[in-house]
Amino acid sequence: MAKERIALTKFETEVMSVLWRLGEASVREVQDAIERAEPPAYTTVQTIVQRLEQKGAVRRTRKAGNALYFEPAITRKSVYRRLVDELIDLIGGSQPLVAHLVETGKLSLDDLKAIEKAAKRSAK
Amino acid sequence: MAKERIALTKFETEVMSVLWRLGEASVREVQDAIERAEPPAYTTVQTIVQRLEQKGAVRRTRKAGNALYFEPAITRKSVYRRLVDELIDLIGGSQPLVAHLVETGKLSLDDLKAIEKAAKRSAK
DNA sequence: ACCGCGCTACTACAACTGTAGTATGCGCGC
DNA sequence: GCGCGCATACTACAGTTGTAGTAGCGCGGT
Repeated sequence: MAKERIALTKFETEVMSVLWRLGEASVREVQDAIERAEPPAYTTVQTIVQRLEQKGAVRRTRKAGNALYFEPAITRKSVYRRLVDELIDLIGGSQPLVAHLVETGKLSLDDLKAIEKAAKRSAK
Repeated sequence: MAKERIALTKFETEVMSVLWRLGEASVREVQDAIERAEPPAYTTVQTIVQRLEQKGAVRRTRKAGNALYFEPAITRKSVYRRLVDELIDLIGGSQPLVAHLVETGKLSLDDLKAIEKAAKRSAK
């Protein structure tokens, strides 16, 4: 399987989000950056980062003192594509998904218009 | 936790989709209705249905011969809300989600307009 | 009443996911 | 050079999720 199709767990995706935002980070920095009411233990985050490395989703960049630094080896877009595709499969289409967003107030008419404008610009 | 907030696994959601579509079904009917290249065993589906019953997501309606019949005890909308909420949390907002749909061609401008119209109608 | 078929209840397991400890080693400061 | 602190590598476990078998029961047909 190509790297772009890597399946990530929820926690792995959370860790990737931190790395996409910071560009590169150590395990300790990832742990500190995770926004949770109760942060996971250092070794919990370390296990997840190592699994991501084994999956080819991150790679080591450098060492500072004893700490290893990691950076993403896959793109946010590729991970999001897979997540969204799976949700669409489960829900039965993208229209039901967006209609649901509008119905529940998670997406306003103004949001829709903004996206429409952006889409038109890209199509040109 | 109220029933409306029940967390379902992927396979459980698949089974619920069948029940929402059929209204009510036996384990065998659910198994037959699951569209997979390789259908799961009867006892696999039975386990999932029993777990859904334990979660309060389905309930028994009647018996025909030896077969028990089940119907949904939660709404499609409530399950979808949870799934979408979780994805939005992971992705960081609904705008990135919809923009992603448009970028990847899963949602066209026409689709957007149709949803906009429907949203306007509901707002009146 | 009996038999066969199909269903349920019960049981168990493998892989996954998140959890987190401990021993050891490395790097930094004194 | 040594000691301390922090990091890594390694290890292990609990609960979840999907998988699916078997014994026994009940229903329907003869």
